[in-house]
Amino acid sequence: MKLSTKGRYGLKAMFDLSLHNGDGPISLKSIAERQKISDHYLEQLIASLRKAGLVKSVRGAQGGYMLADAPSKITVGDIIRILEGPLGLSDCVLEGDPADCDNANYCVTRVVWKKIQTSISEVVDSITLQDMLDDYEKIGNNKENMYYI
Amino acid sequence: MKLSTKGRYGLKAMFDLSLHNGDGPISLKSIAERQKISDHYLEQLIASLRKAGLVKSVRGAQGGYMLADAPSKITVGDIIRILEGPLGLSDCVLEGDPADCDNANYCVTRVVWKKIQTSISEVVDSITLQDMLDDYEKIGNNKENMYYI
DNA sequence: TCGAATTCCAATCATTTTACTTGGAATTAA
DNA sequence: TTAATTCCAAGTAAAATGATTGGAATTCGA
Repeated sequence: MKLSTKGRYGLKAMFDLSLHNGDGPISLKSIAERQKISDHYLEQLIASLRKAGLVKSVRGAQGGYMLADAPSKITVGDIIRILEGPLGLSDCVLEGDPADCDNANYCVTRVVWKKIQTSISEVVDSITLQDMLDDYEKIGNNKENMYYI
Repeated sequence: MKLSTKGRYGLKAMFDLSLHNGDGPISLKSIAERQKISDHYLEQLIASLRKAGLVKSVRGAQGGYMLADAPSKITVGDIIRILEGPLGLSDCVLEGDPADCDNANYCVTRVVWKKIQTSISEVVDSITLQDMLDDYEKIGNNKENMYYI
């Protein structure tokens, strides 16, 4: 029941962008280096985030990526859903387009998956990148003296 | 972020055993038929559950499996942890034996995974097989007229 | 104007995991 | 004694994962 690297790397990358929010475009290469991720792999992840409208890109030299919105407007749920697909531990409770099941109305295991899914959604939708920035400072980091992520 | 069939089939099988609790040993074949699971595959899952002490077995003809404890004593969390391994969306927050990470103390993405994990644990540890039996009746099923699971 | 830095795009690939299947030995009720 | 069952160990095809490879398009700065 683990998240793939997509979700994990993706959140790290988005948090990295949050830390540099307002500094102009941040190159993918620098993110990949700080986060110790293969840059070509991260490229694929950030392409999804861009197509979904969570980040903006600037092409060419000195180009890079920026958050498309304020850190307070982007939730962990937004990011995970783009990279991992709709939440739900079972196809029959997938957000948006749950798989058909003959006896969904009478299925009690489905009730369980639904409860778990609701709980996960509530958590991820309640955490914004701004919350993470706040936590980051509480933990004892700061922008000038980054322990990194 | 989906559960594998292990967890999903396993919970169905355990709920099936709950429905037949007190009826003596239930053959794996009959469980597999009702739940539409490959019986040889289910055998592997139930072997794990048996080794973990969640079910008891009776060998030989008319043998089968039974819950090792009352439905009110077995939680969804017990079952999922056996079949899917320790809970945790990232290795660095795995229950029991989290993977080492240099900067775990300063890692704010880790804080996020931890919150999600705590939330999932609370849900799965709060639901017993007895709760599922109760839900099952509320939904409109009963033992004599089973719509099945 | 040119070249370096960058994003963008498409394909390929090795490894691991998943979801089984196969085959048979051991046990026991009838 | 035989049929029904649990128990055990391997093998396997398909999918997913986590990349790598190669190169085209764009743009800043010298």
